[in-house]
Amino acid sequence: MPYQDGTFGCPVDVGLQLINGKWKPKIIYELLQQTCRFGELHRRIPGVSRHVLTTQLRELEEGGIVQRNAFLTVPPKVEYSLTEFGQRLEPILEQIMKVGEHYISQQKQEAAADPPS
Amino acid sequence: MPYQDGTFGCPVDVGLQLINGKWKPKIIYELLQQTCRFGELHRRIPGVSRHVLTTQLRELEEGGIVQRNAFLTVPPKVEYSLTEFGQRLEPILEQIMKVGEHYISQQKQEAAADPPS
DNA sequence: CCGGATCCTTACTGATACTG
DNA sequence: CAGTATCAGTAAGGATCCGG
Repeated sequence: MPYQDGTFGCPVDVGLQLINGKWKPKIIYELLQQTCRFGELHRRIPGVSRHVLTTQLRELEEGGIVQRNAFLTVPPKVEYSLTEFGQRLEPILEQIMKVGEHYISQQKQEAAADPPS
Repeated sequence: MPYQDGTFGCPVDVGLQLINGKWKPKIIYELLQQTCRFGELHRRIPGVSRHVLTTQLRELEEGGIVQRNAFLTVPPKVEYSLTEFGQRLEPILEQIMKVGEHYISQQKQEAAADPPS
């Protein structure tokens, strides 16, 4: 994430890099709720393919956000959880949720003011 | 953003929809600092093409986050700013920045503990 | 069950040229 | 100045098949 000279860019850019990815915030959100196995995570995030889910998890792992715990059993079992650093991302998701809530209540008001024909 | 039946999904999903886009959070961040003309915004966000910047701005406009103000002058002048709702996204960016800061300080510590040869 | 390998389709960039 | 149009090249995501 640092430049070649070892310096860093604007903190916002660094933070954005970490969660930059179509499904990453959603993944983080689900892992904040609970540690998840791969298949469970896949079910909880409708629309994502297994392949992409894998690659995004790998990238989150590289960023030190997600921890991968593989049990060498048959059948295999892999648990994903957040690192200590990953748990620090909770406020981001919390704020996103608040905005979502506000957007919803806003839309409901407009719907009430302009009732369907 | 609502389903056909008028209901909404999980607030986090709704919030993510609004800022889902490679450059949208960065655009919002820049507009939080100041109202910007198109060219200025383009300069402040290195890496984005004019075409994509335009489309992302249009989408943010549809989401009620960004306001477009065109002056019918010669030469033309277009100012982009955040709506009242858009300004409510500030806490999201604030938290992203905090995470970025923490990540940077973390990396610096590791660099100090493991000095370059 | 987890996920790598492959192929394919979009999305995005960069450059350039053109319009109001 | 603020876009739109086009083209070529790259990157990101999706679909499918295969293997431990």
